[in-house]
Amino acid sequence: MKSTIREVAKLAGVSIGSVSNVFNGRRVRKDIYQRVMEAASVLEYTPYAVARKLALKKTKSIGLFIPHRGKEMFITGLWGFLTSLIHGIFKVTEARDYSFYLDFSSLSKIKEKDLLNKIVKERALDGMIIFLRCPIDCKLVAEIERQNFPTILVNAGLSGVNIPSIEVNNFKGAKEAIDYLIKLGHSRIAMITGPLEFLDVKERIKGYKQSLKEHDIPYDPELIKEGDWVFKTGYFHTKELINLKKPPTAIFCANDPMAAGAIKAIKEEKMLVPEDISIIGFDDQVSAKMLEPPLTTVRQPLYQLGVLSAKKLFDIIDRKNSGPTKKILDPKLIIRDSCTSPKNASKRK
Amino acid sequence: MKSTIREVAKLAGVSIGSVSNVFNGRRVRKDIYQRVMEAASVLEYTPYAVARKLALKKTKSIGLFIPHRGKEMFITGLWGFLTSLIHGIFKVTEARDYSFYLDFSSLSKIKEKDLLNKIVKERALDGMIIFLRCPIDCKLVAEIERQNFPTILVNAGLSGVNIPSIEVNNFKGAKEAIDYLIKLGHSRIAMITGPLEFLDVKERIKGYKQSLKEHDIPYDPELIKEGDWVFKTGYFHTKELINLKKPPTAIFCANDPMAAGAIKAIKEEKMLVPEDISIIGFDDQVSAKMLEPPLTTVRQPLYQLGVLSAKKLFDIIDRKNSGPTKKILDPKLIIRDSCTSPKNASKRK
DNA sequence: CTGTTAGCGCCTTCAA
DNA sequence: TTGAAGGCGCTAACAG
Repeated sequence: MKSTIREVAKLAGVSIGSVSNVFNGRRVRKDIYQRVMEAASVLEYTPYAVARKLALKKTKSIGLFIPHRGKEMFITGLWGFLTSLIHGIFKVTEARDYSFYLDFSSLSKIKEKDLLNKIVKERALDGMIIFLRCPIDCKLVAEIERQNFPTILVNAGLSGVNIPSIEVNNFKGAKEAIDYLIKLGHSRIAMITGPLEFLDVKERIKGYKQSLKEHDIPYDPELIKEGDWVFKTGYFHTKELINLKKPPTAIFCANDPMAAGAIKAIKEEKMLVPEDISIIGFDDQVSAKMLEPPLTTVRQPLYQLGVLSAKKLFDIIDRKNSGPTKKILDPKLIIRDSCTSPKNASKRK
Repeated sequence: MKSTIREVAKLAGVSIGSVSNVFNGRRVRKDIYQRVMEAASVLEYTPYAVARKLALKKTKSIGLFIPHRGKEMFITGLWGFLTSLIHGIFKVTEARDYSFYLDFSSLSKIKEKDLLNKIVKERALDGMIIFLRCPIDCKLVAEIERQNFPTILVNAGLSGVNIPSIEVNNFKGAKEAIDYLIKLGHSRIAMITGPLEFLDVKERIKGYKQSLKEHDIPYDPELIKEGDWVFKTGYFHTKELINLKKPPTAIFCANDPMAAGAIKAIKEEKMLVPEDISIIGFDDQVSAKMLEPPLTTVRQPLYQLGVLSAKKLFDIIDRKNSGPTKKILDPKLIIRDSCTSPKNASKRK
């Protein structure tokens, strides 16, 4: 349990170097190998990871940072959303025999303790992936860049930064959703967004507006509601939307839980989804297909995002040429049963 | 970035020891403190975490292991279930400035690579929490015990083990669910279980049977279906259940996604929940309240489980007396709208 | 191939 | 208090 390489060497009657060779899979004389293994077994020797790290100056571990603004992280089921991302990252790290650290500190804490910066400088990790949804202190990013610490920015949507990043095309996802709705004949389309400071939310709103514009549908600010990702909010905003003088015939929700809330609100008003109001979500969380009706939604390629970002990170750690420094993944519209043509389906461009 | 304590000492014109003292918050002469801080700032010095770990023989990190059997981990939304557990653990580790390491290796891989054992011996972590739902190799557990490595077993349901453990009373949770259904007047109650080798599943089945027994309701094996946690399975099993000659008036599902599947199946058959068939779930995942109707379910105190297990782990790491070695938490029945009395509510004990 | 030795960067005695 | 020196356990370079 607490034996060292020295003791093993002594018991086996060989040098420390030979023991090290054996445990690092280098070619060793057979009898020496035998004796070392035997001694190690007797002493229950296992190399001490930390010491090895010090000698190697490698930690064989990477971290995933998910800075957040407040309490929303766990409350909103944001996790459901992250599942696949983490899965993807884990698959890659596992294959490389790396450890995987997770950190969900709040943005304020990160700033306060200069958390990331500390990690970068303490070199406790070989690299890190930062999943960013709301703007982060630019100084921090600049510092990371300057330190030249292997880092991947996921979903950051930052421009003018040289840190490799990988994102989902939120603009395109939203635009396709609205295009689809318009093709079905809708022209009065509402949107329940996420918090406006989220970078992906901004993109989705842009996509929404762009689609309207391309189809010559006027933009009506009355139809935009700022949400906060949670079920309840989708519910209440939908109630308000329904009670508008000119209610929408379709609602685009910036994530699935809010879409679930929307569906509930509509049903409560004795209306039908999709016959009276079509609903479209975003993410394609596991719950999307459990809804009634099954939710049409924009699927984010989260697993792939995880895999690609981890691979890219290892490329950097290995100092391979890492290809383009920015990659953008396309989301995909998953059509289920929550959308149809509006009742008075007159309009079609 | 790559400066060492030695360089700082030299630049500041003090000894290495003094620099160390400054960085460890020990009392130091003011002018020395000043000079050290200044030199450190100039050189951008930050203590190197790995070296410190080696000297201290502490890693300041703990791990959460979630061994699983195959692919179910990410596919089934098991994660939705783990969210709160992880949240609880993270809260505690964060407060202690510890890192939090995550591992989802499959059981077979753990065995093959002797993963846990390796971690224990390599001392790459100060302690670990193992979330166990299916039986693990007893040798492994015995080894952990022998090594005396700080470990908490969560949900293991192992007996005859001295490793501190903390569990949810699955038996009681299931029993209360069935008691509730029986009180509503049901006597023909089906159960869709999880995989039978899961320890918590066994307990839930026991609770189910016990409740029936206490109310003199005969146990009918036809009403028990082995599920696998996923939506689809709940759906298909429910279809079968409905088509029995004597269909159940209530179905107890071992988790919420299967309950969602059950609800869907029932609706498809033009029947109503809860009027025709009552549904009760387990877990109280975020999706439970999004269902139509909102799901009555047994809430697991997962957040608390996370907090308590992490606290207990730190007690052990700190060598505090750690109180009782086994703790059992009670789940709680959350009554929403998916259960009611059966139509011909004649029976009541 | 094997054994020796000098670090890796920090912390902690022990004298002074 | 401070400074010097000896580890912590391992790897890697080098000489044999």
